[in-house]
Amino acid sequence: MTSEPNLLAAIQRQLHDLNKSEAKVANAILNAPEEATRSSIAALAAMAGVSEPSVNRFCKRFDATGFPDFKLQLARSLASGVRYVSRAVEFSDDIDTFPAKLFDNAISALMTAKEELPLKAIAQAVDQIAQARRVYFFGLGTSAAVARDAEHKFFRFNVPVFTHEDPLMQRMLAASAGVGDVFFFISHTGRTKVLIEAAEIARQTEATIVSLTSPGSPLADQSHCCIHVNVEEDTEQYLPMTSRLVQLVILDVLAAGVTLRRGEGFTPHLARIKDSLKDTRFQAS
Amino acid sequence: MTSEPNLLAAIQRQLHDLNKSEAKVANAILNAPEEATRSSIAALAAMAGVSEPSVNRFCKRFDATGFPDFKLQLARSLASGVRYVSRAVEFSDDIDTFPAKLFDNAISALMTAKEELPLKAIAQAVDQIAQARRVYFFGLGTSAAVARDAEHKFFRFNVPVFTHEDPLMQRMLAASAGVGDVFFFISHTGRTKVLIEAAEIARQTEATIVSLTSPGSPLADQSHCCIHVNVEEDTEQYLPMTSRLVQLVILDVLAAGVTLRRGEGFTPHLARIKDSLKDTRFQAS
DNA sequence: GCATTATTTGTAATATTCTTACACAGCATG
DNA sequence: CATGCTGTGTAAGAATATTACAAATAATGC
Repeated sequence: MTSEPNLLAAIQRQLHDLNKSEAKVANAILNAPEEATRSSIAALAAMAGVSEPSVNRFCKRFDATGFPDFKLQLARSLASGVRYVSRAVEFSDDIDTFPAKLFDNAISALMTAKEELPLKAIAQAVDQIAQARRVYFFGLGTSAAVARDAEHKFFRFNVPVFTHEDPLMQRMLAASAGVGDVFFFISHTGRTKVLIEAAEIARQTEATIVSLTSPGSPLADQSHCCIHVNVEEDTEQYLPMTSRLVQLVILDVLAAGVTLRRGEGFTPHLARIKDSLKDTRFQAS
Repeated sequence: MTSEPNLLAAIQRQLHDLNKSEAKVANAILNAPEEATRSSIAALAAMAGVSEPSVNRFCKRFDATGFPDFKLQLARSLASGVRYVSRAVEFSDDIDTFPAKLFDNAISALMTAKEELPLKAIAQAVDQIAQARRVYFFGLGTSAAVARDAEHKFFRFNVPVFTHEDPLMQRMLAASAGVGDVFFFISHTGRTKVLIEAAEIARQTEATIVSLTSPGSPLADQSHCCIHVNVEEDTEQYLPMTSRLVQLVILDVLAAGVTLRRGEGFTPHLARIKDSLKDTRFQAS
């Protein structure tokens, strides 16, 4: 099942390669796609001014097993095409439109990332982190906040975790690394000089370099294990937004991976940490 | 046509109000939603172990005119991204299942948050931030990373932004606040004592308190303007994951709101900031 | 330009799929 | 224990889609 992501566009594209009655069907569908999904083959045939088998043949031409299957694909396409597409915010937007757009962008980025998850690299990274003597999370700018988040997440696994936003600290820590140390670099572009330099320094030691960055970047080149994230960003007007969300979820995935690795016996340990926070909060009523 | 945006969630929600055979159908669909859209009523009935009319009755219960209509709605719902139901990670999960689950949870949380965005509070918060003399972003734990991210985002608007993770600093800054200062508190639970205390201190000054937290919490009570986020979390085993994603996107929304408020003339200013980073990066090949 | 062949299209029969009417079974209530 | 209710399946019927075939149209070769 090919499941054309945008069926209407495909119909539009092939419009000139169709015979007369098939073209009639195509036009009828293009004119009222929503209605087409609700009609029976007879209704659509009438609407297009052709016979029912013509409609059926038309459907088969578009890789459907028949009319019902075609309707399904069309409905899918209509639903997915409109809703969570990435749309840039314009100055003409107002409070009713731009928040939804930003959420759509975030959602669509996560959906895309989910489809092309580099599972092998993730599994490798989980291995490295689970076995590590120490794990350093390094990022700069927006990615520094992601690194900080990772620290909060990972320190629960009895593994000493360190984060530093200061490039000089990053260099010095990288220089003094040894076997069992994992350096986890986070960068959307993978082109930040000082970060790459820190990676190069760490590379000369026995430490393992893991990175969460875009494929083919200089940072990726320096890594033993690179988790590729490839998120398109409208960085012209705004800061990286969606990429850091994807980074965060991937770090969640790594954390969950480590937890699963530790096995069920580890749950009490997590519960203890959770309990330690109890007295810092007002109880719910 | 009501066209439930998330049919699977609706099914899950009503699961306990169904009779035996309808519940069987519901489970069959929840287990293999994609397959359900491709099956005939007979196939689905067999899969669920019930008779065809039972499937039909099930469909009608969910506001469909019949089985084909139901399949269409289901297909629409799946395509529109709604196959992202929140599912807990289990110890029996492996690398092929749990990463997808976590992404689904994240996506589903964002979709839910999008539906119930408190637009009025958001607009108010944008107003406050745009006019502020100073903005302080305070959070603790996981929310500290969110606050840090907010700092990176907002400092671009010629507004002095401050973040501090140290509760003592937070208290002192709160105490010395004045007119035009905005204190922006971030907390998933809204129950963290030291944060609420800082809010109480700030409350006694002329400053404005904005918060991003769960409705009805002590922190919300202390705020002039509270942006409610209501995300269900599986905090038993894991840390707040999805809530901070929602927080981040809402902060993106606020940032975008401020940018839009500043108007088109502000774009060059953003471009200048962006350019300042140019030399810190290796150019793309 | 005509005959032949290939292609397109519609008609009608058939097969599939869905829906409805009805009867039986299970369960609670008086 | 009878009565009525709800839930469920059987079987007949209606709607819908598909196929086979024949007619019409267009295309090609002579």
